[in-house]
Amino acid sequence: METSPQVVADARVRILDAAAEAFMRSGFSGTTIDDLARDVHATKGLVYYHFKSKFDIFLAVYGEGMRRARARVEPFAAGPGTGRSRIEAMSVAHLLNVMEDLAYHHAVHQAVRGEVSAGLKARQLEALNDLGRLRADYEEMFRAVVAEGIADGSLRRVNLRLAVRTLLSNLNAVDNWYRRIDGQTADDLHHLAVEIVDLLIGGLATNP
Amino acid sequence: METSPQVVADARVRILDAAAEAFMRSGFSGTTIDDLARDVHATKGLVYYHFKSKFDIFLAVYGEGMRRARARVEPFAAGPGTGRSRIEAMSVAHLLNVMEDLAYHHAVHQAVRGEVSAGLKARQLEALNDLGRLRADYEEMFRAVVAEGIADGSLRRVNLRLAVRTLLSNLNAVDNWYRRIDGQTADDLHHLAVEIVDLLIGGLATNP
DNA sequence: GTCTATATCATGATAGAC
DNA sequence: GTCTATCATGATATAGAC
Repeated sequence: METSPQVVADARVRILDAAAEAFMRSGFSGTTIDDLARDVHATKGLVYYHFKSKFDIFLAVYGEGMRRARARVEPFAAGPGTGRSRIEAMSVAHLLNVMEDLAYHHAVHQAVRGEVSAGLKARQLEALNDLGRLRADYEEMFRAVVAEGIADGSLRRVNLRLAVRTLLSNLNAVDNWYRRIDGQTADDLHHLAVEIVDLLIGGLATNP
Repeated sequence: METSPQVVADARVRILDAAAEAFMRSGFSGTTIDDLARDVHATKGLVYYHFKSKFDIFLAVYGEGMRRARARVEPFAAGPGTGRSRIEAMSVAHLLNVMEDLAYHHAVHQAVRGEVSAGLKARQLEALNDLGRLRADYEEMFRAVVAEGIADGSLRRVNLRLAVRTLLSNLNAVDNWYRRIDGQTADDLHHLAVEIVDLLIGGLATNP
């Protein structure tokens, strides 16, 4: 094991985890490199050994967040069942990802809101746009399933773009109030996710 | 008109408007006093003449945002009709407020997400908590109406806290993607708001 | 009321020792 | 790989002239 890549990856990952948490707590601008260094019990030098700049750290967190969400949700998009049952399964999976990878998800959400794009170099903007395309693909995946749901009669004949944008915004909004509670089991999370999706897909009203 | 209070208010308001926009564009930490000064075609000196600190500006924006939302929505809470029709009217009013006062709303939303509370003095934290209570009252107003809707049978028997938190999160999430379009009439806005509320209250499914 | 300094400090980033 | 300086910049906030 020449120069032990295991340990390298370890420090990198620890920095990424700390960054995701810090970005969620204080936002991108509000987070300092010293914060990250302190959180991993090291100094700035280490951080800058592993990453070129603060923004590069953000890109890495964003990319990792997208990768995890996609890996979790994609299987349900192609699965069997009506459009409705599949969009429900995808929504639950998305919510579970939000809740379990809260900090990473929050970074993606921050980027989508565009809170980070101040004063970037060309190379960085390009990288951000690449990730933005991944995000657009993700949304397209939801649109396709909702369209099939409308076609097979399991979903209402709604404005497709607006409905999916609303649905995803709503799923993401959970990161505004959800915080991990100690002793919460995987079952508890699943139940909560199902309850929220039921509110979104089924609606609040008794007679719609 | 001794020392013309009109002009004083004017500069103050212009700074607040600029701050709301800047906070939305770049976040709290990402906004500098020089940004605000430039936006109102003045210098730092003016800004610090009207406000003690950057955080005090944020508090003023937050407070103004809450005041406007409340003024707009409260009349519908006490109005006639079923719980469902009233919560729909409140939701539409809330959405119209979000869309028309986007920047001010965004500041409130930022505060709710807690992106601003880093390293505050006791006096400032107290002021923030005061506004947080206003915000909690606002949410309580929604809970009361949904409870009545469940009682009168116009709304499903849902988890009250979760349903209202979800509803409000979802209404607020609109500020993530909505941007004012030139030539958009009041009617257009109203139609969009109704469509979104219909998705939230009525749900996506055909047979819930 | 508004502007022009200026003090003070924090932060992103680099260089080089170990 | 990690740490210890250190630099350069830019930001909050203040003091005082006009």
